[in-house]
Amino acid sequence: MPELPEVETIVRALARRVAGDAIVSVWLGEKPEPLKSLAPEIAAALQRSRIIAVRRVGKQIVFDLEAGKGSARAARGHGPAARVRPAAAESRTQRQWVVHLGMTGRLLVSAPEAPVEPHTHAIVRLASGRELRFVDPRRFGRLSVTGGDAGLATGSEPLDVDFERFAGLFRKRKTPIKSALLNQKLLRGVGNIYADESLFRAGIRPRRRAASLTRDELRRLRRALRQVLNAAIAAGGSSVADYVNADGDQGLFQFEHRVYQRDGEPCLVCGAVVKRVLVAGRGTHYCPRCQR
DNA sequence: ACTATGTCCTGCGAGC
DNA sequence: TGCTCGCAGGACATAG
Repeated sequence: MPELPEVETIVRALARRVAGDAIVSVWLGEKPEPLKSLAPEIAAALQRSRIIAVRRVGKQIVFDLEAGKGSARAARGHGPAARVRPAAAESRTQRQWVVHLGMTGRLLVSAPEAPVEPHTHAIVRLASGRELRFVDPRRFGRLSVTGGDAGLATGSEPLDVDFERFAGLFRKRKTPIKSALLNQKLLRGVGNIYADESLFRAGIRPRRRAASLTRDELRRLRRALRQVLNAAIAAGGSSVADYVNADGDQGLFQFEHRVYQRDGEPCLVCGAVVKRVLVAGRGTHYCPRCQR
């Protein structure tokens, strides 16, 4: 399941390979309902646009688009607003294509002759001859188009947030710390794997009420989260289930997991049996001895 | 304003 | 061996 490190890995590969490329044509499938109703808007924004940049916002992949000749910008030229707009603004990014991979979504850079996989919901043909393909068997992924930053996750970036702000996110929260870590309005990009792994490394039980954490524990948690996310990015993400990067390659960080999906096995630090419980409806793994 | 729970969706593995 | 069933989970909707 793509979380921050997996999305970061994908985004870096996409930035290398499709940034600057022009979009020649777009095909959108009929299947996922949200995509179906948004299809005309998405197609209109993508057609004949150029990809200026690819970046990550939480778990979202954001393609900054520049409208090409004969599309959105030309249409706007007839309105009065275009006349007062300075020339510099004309070349600025106007729209973003936002991709959320959900659970099983994959965004692949493919050769046109490569066979189209089952559950392919979108194909974007690029001027370079490559194709960008969105494949998602379970259809939890989402595609959308936005202007400005509306529709992007609002939480703090876990790798950027300073300690005081981090601590402030959990103040007065009665929800379990694990649930708080998963809340994208607080921190954006943390999912089930890295919530469990960071809590283990910080020595904190997942069910602890967020507001009950001491400043020392919060410091440990922030440090553990940064370390685990950075290490996972360096390893190209965790390939559990079916995550692969934009080139179809697997990550390596699943071999570094200390508790996630290791229930019943001995804790690598103390030897106690790793437990699995349900928190916020999510499988939650922890060491009953190392985590308090 | 929070918090907790249900919902979507398909592939896979456990169990009979 | 082959089937059914239940689980996996990110984000959002809804209920409390």
